[in-house]
Amino acid sequence: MDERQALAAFAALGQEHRLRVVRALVTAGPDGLAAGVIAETVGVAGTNLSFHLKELSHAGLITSRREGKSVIYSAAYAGLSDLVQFLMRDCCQGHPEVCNPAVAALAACDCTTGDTLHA
Amino acid sequence: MDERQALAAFAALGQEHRLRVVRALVTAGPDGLAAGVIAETVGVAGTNLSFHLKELSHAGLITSRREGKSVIYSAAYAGLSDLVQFLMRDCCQGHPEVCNPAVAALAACDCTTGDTLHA
DNA sequence: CCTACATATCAACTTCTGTTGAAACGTAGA
DNA sequence: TCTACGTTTCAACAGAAGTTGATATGTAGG
Repeated sequence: MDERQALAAFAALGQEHRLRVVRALVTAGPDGLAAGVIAETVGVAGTNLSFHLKELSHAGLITSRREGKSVIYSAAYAGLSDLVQFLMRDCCQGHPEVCNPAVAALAACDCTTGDTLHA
Repeated sequence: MDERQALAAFAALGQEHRLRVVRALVTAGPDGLAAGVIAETVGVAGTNLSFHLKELSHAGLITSRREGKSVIYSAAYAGLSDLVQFLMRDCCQGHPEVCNPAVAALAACDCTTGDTLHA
């Protein structure tokens, strides 16, 4: 991920409605959510939501697929990971003390063991 | 870190000049950089830089201290870590497959060992 | 105290971003 | 094919964000 992409991703996440969309989609998991459901969840008019979804999609943070009449959106896990990696890369330029709290955060997350409470 | 703070941080990072400021400060390390030096590095007029520095400071991503005539800015490592933790928290809501690439990214970074090539 | 230097504040302007309503597109069922 | 439904596109508007130049604040040295 280059600066241009990271910039787009950060800008996308720096907007209330879009951040909520991403959180909703990440929570929803790989199955994703229909545009209408997202609109209801986030509390945004359909017309407006479409604008934000396009922006998030362009930033590589979400993906979409059509299913019948509905369009299903889901989180682009790879894009999110790339963004984290971009932050990590910045943080590690000679200063491990920055990364250590992040490591601790990951350690506290069950993901590191692959044995989550939720799965 | 709550949504409001994360929003401010993401919005701050979603701006070309501010992202460069943060990268420059993280690279510079705890010693930080004088405002004038940052202006020269990033290529922004002093007046304008002051605006961006205030925004970054308000977002909790940088801190400042006065040293003689100069004001020295440095990266707020805690703030950056909190942001990573916020992303991690979102990613881990029942879906470890999102976090795993991030874990891999950290593993590739020398920070995890505390024995960096740079230190 | 006066000057020079570094940075911050202010007001004005410009540009971009987000929102809205109307209309178009694509899909499924009668 | 006609209608209903879900979603997207378009044009217009309102408001926010970034830039700029002039001015003010604070600090060090003569």
